Amino acid sequence: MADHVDQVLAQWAVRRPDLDVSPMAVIGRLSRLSRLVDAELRRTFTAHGLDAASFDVLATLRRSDPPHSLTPAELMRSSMVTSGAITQRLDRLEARGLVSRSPSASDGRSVVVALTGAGRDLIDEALPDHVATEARLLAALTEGERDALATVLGTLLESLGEQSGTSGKGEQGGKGEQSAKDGKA
Amino acid sequence: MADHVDQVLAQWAVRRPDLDVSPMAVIGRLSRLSRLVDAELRRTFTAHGLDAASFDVLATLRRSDPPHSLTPAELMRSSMVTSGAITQRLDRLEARGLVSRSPSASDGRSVVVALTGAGRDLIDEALPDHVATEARLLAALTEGERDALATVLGTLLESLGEQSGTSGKGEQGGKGEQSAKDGKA
DNA sequence: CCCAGATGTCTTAGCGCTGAGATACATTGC
DNA sequence: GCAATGTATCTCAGCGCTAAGACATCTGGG
Repeated sequence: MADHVDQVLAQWAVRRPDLDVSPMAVIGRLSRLSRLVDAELRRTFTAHGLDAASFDVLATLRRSDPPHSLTPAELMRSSMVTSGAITQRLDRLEARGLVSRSPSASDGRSVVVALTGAGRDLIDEALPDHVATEARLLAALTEGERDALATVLGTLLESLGEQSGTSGKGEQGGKGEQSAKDGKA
Repeated sequence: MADHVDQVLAQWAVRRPDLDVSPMAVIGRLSRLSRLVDAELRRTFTAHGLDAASFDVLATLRRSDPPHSLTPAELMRSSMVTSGAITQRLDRLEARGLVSRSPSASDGRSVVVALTGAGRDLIDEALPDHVATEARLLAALTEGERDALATVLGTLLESLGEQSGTSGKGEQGGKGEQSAKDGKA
């Protein structure tokens, strides 16, 4: 397997033999693969009139408890983007009638974002295609390789401080108001 | 050890038990990990007055044959961004005196981009920090795990570099344009 | 030689994100 | 009560990228 990253490693070995660039074998491939995967997923989103950012929000709402509503702060934590990005995502989705915003009853600063019927229909229609695309992207791996990959990536995520919010350390306060995590799965 | 992606999987199992969302265990973690890694690498770049895009170009030039020069088209293929992005990256680097552009002697359409002395100094100074950061990001893995990870990611990259769409269900709009261009031969 | 299509570079409009900060409300300690 | 601090949302300028396309130049088949 002489892929692009192997070439890069070979070039560095000549140009900078003093450096141990072996970490690039992992990080470089991770980076390139992520780009390719993103580009491929985007095609599915586009086919359903969506983009990754919109899909992320709709999917996060969809998998939360009925009536599929969360606050912008929760969406922000789930998607790893800034609050400004969430505001703008919601502006776009609201303008299309896919989500609604209403004032929170319990917190005067906050807003409740809910899936509309149209939003739910759209995400429910796009989801099967999305997971099919993901499955196709992984088709080259055996089930054992897939599991091993998921495990190793999980190890790395944990080591980098990715916390699960409602599990692990068990330090959750009563209402545990940190449901949906992660975006673009 | 339940990370965010495990929670997402558990939520989907409740909300959409009809779907097999297991591919998300890999793709979701890949996506999140890539975000975290990018954010971490950016700190090293910033410490050297660079960003990921500039580092990418300088490093690509640095590891090419002396006199460390390539054409924009070659840089484009290596970095997986569009030609417009390369033009703008080069504009920025040229304005800082880190690269130079001169007309190609052999092809009237083309341009030769070369590292300047300042550009070479900067990338040579940033590189050790960069690989050290990468090594630190992987510190949680054993050498065996790192090798296995690199191998599996390589398998995926190759499978996507060759397939690049036009497979799977026929319902999708099957325009296998580009999207999965890898810099390999 | 000439033309049609391929290729290389650059241009521009538009998009989504970040980072900094404004504003309003909530919570805590005293 | 009230000030100090924390939290939630939104605003906005700036940035880098993409998509589409404008040109110029190259290449190969009549």
